[in-house]
Amino acid sequence: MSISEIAKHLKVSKSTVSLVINGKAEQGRISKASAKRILDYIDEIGYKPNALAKSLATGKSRTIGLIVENIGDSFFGPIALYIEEYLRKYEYQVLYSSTLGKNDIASEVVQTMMDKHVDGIILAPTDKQEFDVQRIIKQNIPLVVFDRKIPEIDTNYVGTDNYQASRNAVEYLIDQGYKHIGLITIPSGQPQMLDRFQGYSDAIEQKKLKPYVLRTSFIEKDDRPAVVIGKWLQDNPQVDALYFSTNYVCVAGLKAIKNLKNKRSVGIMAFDDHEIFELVEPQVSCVRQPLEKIAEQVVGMLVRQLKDKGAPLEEKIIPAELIVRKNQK
Amino acid sequence: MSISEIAKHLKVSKSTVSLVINGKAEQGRISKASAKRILDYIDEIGYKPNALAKSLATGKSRTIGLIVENIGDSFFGPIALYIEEYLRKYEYQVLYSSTLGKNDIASEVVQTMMDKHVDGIILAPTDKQEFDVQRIIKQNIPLVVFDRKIPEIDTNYVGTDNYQASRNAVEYLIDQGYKHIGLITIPSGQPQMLDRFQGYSDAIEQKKLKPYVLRTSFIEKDDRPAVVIGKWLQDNPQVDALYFSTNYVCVAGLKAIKNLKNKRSVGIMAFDDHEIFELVEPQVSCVRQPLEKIAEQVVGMLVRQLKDKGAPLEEKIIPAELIVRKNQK
DNA sequence: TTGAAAGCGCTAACAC
DNA sequence: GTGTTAGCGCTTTCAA
Repeated sequence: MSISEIAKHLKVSKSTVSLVINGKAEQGRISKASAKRILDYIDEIGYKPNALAKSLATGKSRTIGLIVENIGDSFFGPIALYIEEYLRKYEYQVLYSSTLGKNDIASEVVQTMMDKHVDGIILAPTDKQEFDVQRIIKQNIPLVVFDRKIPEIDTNYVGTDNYQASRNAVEYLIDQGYKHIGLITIPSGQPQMLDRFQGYSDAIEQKKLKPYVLRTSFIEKDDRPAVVIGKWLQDNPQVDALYFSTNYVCVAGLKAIKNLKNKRSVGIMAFDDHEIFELVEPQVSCVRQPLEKIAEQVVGMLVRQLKDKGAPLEEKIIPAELIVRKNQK
Repeated sequence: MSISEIAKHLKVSKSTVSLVINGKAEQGRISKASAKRILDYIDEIGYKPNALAKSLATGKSRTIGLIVENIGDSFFGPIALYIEEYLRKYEYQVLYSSTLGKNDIASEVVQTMMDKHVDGIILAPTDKQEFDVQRIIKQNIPLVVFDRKIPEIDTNYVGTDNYQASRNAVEYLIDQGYKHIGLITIPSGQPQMLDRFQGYSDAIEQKKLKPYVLRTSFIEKDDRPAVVIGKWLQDNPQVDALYFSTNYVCVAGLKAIKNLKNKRSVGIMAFDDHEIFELVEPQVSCVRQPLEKIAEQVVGMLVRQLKDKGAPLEEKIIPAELIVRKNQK
């Protein structure tokens, strides 16, 4: 059932119906009588406008593209939930995609979203997404980048101060008396990972400690990282504390520790929290990024851009908390 | 840049351009020469068709609506990821929504998706979504329901045999010698929860054991369930094993056990797996639903309906595995 | 081998 | 107060 059929049935014009439907009866100076007839009829037949046609006509789709690395993980999943909730308040829906860190998927996804004319894009970019971002910007589509900043390109951005949070975390371990603190991370050029690494390095260096670093590539659903970490731990028996650059690496690390032949006690700290961390023994301290607050800022920023495409770019660094749990010396 | 502008520029008609773009040059009997000119020009200016306009014209949006309870949780998050991956193979994108179990949100979401003319819907329904489902069916939109079946309505369905899996799990505990097995669950009328409950009851009854049941409502980000469970455990000191009707309730239970003043050893079993379960002490055994397989079946079923709307309804019950971990007697 | 034209369902400027 | 009309960008039938 379409607007023309309604018009025909009621013997009025399409525009009259359209105005009434969109609550513009007043300003379109439609008589109360007509308005009521139309509303009643709409109600009776349960008419719902075709959002596609509306979007085509108005150029607005009330859909936001959300692109993350992995919607199934414990960082992006909850973030996605919060983002959706905040966007719902503004009557936007979410078209989502997980890139799994792959650039080809990421590019394709950005393109498809642009083809579908999303009104805005929220992006946690992969390593090399400069080109896609340029395209989004060129099309003048409101964009908010979060979690990872894109070097060399100015965009709206919401993130954490990875360097400082990381440095604080490591300094905390040092203050607790740990002398041989290992960093376990992934081989990634992502800026936030580099910052976390740098925070570790600087903290260690300043106290004239020796750095111990393991980089192990991480493929989901694979036990290899745990094995690699286990071996590395055996090879480095002096290491007395571990700092993991992200939570899922830490989970692998916990498995490794659990399977260790020669049990030993190490301090553990991770970047990003995880449900698990307060339930394992020893508990895991961590740097926690406030997920809901991140989502709130992201949506707020996007909505501002949506309202006014000329709005100045914003950047919001949200402080991370150090969550100390009782696994320390 | 639109198809008409291209046509004008190349002095051909819109239809010629359209045919070429859609790879129908052959069947539209466009000369190789024209086809090449068009393709070259398209390439040169980087033309991308407006998917919205295309959808309006064809009635297909290449978008699937995915409606779950909570995309941030450890069941639906990974499922969503897999569903997206499988759908990508068929060039569908995903419009998602979390209902948080609320019927009003769920209904609204279904409506919005229908307004946007999604080509199909994948739904993990809330308690009372009969009406929405009727609407979807009436519109003849391909639908696959998963995780929870809707009583009284025939639909495509993918799920687990909750009753049998649950019964097996409890019988396993009994075989291990546990005599006082408590069920901790949520007060929910969802069919899958009722089935799990029934599986427990029947197993217990058949062995003439005494049932111990705690129902505690579960609101995310709230420690109350853990407190309630803790208290219940103290009040029921004879309970020597616990069966949790779902994984997040079990996580709350683990917290409760951890905080117990009088430490005691209980066997633990949960419905649904969780990363955490092999890392805590004692480890948690569980009934595991194979997430990837579920996603695969869901998408397969949907694609079949998409291809042929007259295809007969299907129902696929995927067996769950009993994962035994070393926490048992 | 190609073009013209109608149509998908809606909006919005303008005319009456 | 209300209707006409011209789009939005694409597909598809039919005629040439």
